[in-house]
Amino acid sequence: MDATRQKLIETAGQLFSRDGFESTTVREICQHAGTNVASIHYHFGDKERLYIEAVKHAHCHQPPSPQPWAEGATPPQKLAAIIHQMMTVMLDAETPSWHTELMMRELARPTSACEALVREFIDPLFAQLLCVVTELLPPSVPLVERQGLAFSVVAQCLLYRYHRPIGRLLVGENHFQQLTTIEESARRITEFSLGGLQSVATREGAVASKPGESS
Amino acid sequence: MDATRQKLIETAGQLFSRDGFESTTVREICQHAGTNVASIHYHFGDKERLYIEAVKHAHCHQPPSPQPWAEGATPPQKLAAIIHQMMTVMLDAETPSWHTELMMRELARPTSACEALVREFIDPLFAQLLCVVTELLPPSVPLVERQGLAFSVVAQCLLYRYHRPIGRLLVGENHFQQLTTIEESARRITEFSLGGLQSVATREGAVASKPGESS
Amino acid sequence: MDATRQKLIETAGQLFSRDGFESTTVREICQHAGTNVASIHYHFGDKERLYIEAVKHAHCHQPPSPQPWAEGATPPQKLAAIIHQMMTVMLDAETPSWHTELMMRELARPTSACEALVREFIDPLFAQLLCVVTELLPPSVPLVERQGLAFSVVAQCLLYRYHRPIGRLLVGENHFQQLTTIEESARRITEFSLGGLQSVATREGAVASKPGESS
Amino acid sequence: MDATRQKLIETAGQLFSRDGFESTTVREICQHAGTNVASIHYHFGDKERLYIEAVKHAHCHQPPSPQPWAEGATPPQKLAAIIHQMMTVMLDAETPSWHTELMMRELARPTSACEALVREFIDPLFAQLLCVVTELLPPSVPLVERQGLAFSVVAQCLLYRYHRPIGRLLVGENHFQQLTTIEESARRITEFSLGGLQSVATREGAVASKPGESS
DNA sequence: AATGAATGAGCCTTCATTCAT
DNA sequence: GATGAATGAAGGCTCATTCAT
Repeated sequence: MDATRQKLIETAGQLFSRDGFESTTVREICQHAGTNVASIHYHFGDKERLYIEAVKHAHCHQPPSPQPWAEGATPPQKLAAIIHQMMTVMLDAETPSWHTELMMRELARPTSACEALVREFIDPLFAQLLCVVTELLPPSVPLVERQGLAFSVVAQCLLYRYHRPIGRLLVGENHFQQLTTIEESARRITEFSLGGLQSVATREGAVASKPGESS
Repeated sequence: MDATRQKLIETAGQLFSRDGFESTTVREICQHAGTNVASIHYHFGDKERLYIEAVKHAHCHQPPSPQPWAEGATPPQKLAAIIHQMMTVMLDAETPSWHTELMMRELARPTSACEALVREFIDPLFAQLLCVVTELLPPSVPLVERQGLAFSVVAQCLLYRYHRPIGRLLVGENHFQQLTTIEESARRITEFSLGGLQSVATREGAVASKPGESS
Repeated sequence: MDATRQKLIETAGQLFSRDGFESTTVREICQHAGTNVASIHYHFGDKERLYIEAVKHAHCHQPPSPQPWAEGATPPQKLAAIIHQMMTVMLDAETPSWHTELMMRELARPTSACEALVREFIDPLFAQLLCVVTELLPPSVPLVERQGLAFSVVAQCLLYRYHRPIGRLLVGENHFQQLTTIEESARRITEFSLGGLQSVATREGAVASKPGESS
Repeated sequence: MDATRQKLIETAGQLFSRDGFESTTVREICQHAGTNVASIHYHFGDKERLYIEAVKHAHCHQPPSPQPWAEGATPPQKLAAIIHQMMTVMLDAETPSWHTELMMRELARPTSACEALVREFIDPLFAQLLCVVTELLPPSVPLVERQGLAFSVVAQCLLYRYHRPIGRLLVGENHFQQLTTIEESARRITEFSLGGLQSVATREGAVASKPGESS
């Protein structure tokens, strides 16, 4: 049946994200899913095929959704919106976190699923970000430099998802909690990034669009 | 003997970083190291203990060494020095890449080795960075905010090591090569970060030490 | 299936009784039983659980069955009946001797299986014996003394099963054969025990029920 | 050196008696003895040879010593003396109990050491007992019957050493403690046995030596 | 006489997978 | 379509033993 198949994918995704591919046993999955040991091989052929289905399912349910912003928004407002959305994804506790967990594992050791993941999920967001960064800089700034600066923005967001253990250990549980509220972190990263971009813009050409003025 | 022990750690580190903890078998390690299966348990007790030693060894060869800067260096110069050193560590092609691979795995799914890693390797660097950030900001900025801003600096560096697959896919192999030269990336990150910090300093209190002037 | 399970228990019992728990390997058991190495862990969880099942099986086939005696039997007749049954169990050549071997090993170094053994198999018989001993003694004899005397009766029976090597060496194979016929040994032990109990009864109180008279 | 050898035998004996041959590791022995892992193989060749030495040592230090009784002692007094000595051996907590433990293991699964054990240690005691039993019975009682009755006496003593777990479970820790004092148990067994023997003597021939009168 | 590192066989157990029902 | 018993390969680990010092 299809219900069994879905249940299996759902359960497998959670367990794979929690324990990794090797440490998750098919018995454990079937037990949690309330199915028979043989059901996985019946529906998917083998464990690896089930894993792939789970990964696919994970980023199906976490749509890229490039933020549509209000008409007439200034570039800094756009940047703030993008960063806010990123931090929402990174920190939102509502998100069944195993989706991101599973994707992170994929990124840590990329398989064939990784590229598809980037193309479908990350590329659109990055393209949007690159647009806004471009708007905030004089045209004289070369593409590769703009990409590097966009990385600087993205990097700050990723840290809060992908380097949690370090962060927690460095500043203590208490401070880390304060740093990882969506609003606060989005505000801080936005301010920092706008400052950084303005600095580049100022150096590059004083005649440029003066992005900092509107912040 | 000590030679066997070292050989084992070296070999294990490479295999663990390549295949992960679970997928690496002790038989494989011993075979590559030219030792007996029992040698691991003789020298380390069990597979996990060997893993921990391998992780320790990985960041032993990548020494923390908080950068001693020239007397009378200005805060921006200090920041530039720190970032330059971080990027050297992150991008240095000399470093057998399995060291970082292993550490990344550790951070992705922290075991008991993770805390030791942070304490011994990352903490000193972060403390130094926090000092410089503090010098660049008015005293009114609270500690937790300063920590968050230090994270923003660190995050930019980490991206180039820990999210290479994404970066490569996003901007293409060619551009990614250009972005990952030590000098260029250090310069860009430094400029971006100083701008970001100055922006915060300016907002916080115009009377403050005007860190940006000396950049 | 159940056939595999039974085959495994049967085979394991024989090998455990022959070589002991430690010296018997699961491979050996499975090989003799014609099953796969993993079957033991599928059916029993681990080697120890199989051992316990084998011990239980051993005394299952040697049923406790407290002897129901004829209505109106005198206490001495009851004692004779109990001893006769005990000796039948101890000496019956039909009993595949590994059952007792296994139980003896269990008693020599009790594991978790020992208590269950005593509770299910030995307790009922001992309770019955204690009843009869009580009937043969004046009421003034305290419980603990009666228990000690019941031990004296049981002990004589156990020797013929559990100390065979000594017995054989002490009196020679020929004499030992003569001593270990069911009828002869039961008669001798009964007579000896009745005499012993009467002796205690007489000392305790001449007015008592004079159990010896009916022998 | 000889001191190491002795220390090894002593330590091995205790551990073998506690855990059995298979479950005792040479590492454990050497650790407890404060010697090197290789010392066993240096001094004894292998683990089994050490075991044999330990068994030899065990019954060397527990001499048979047939009790020399006072001149003019009556047969019942002699029987009481023998039983008392047996129970002393069986129950004496002073005896480093591993000697008997080790011997019991030998008896449970006789090796070549078992016969020597019986010959040197048990035979003399049994011969002495048989003598006394003979004195307590009319001459008409055949040898094999007298041997059987001697077994009945010995059996009662053995139970308290060799079937402790059963005893403890059957009557409870508290009662079992009371039953296993040397004086009490020796008295009870003696009384019971004299009664039993007298009963046989009486049946056999009323004219016989009336052994019970002197008790 | 004694050490401790090294050996290789073998242990129990677990795994993903298949097969008969 | 679904079950659960059965499979065999491999896993980590422990052992008694040996070897070079």
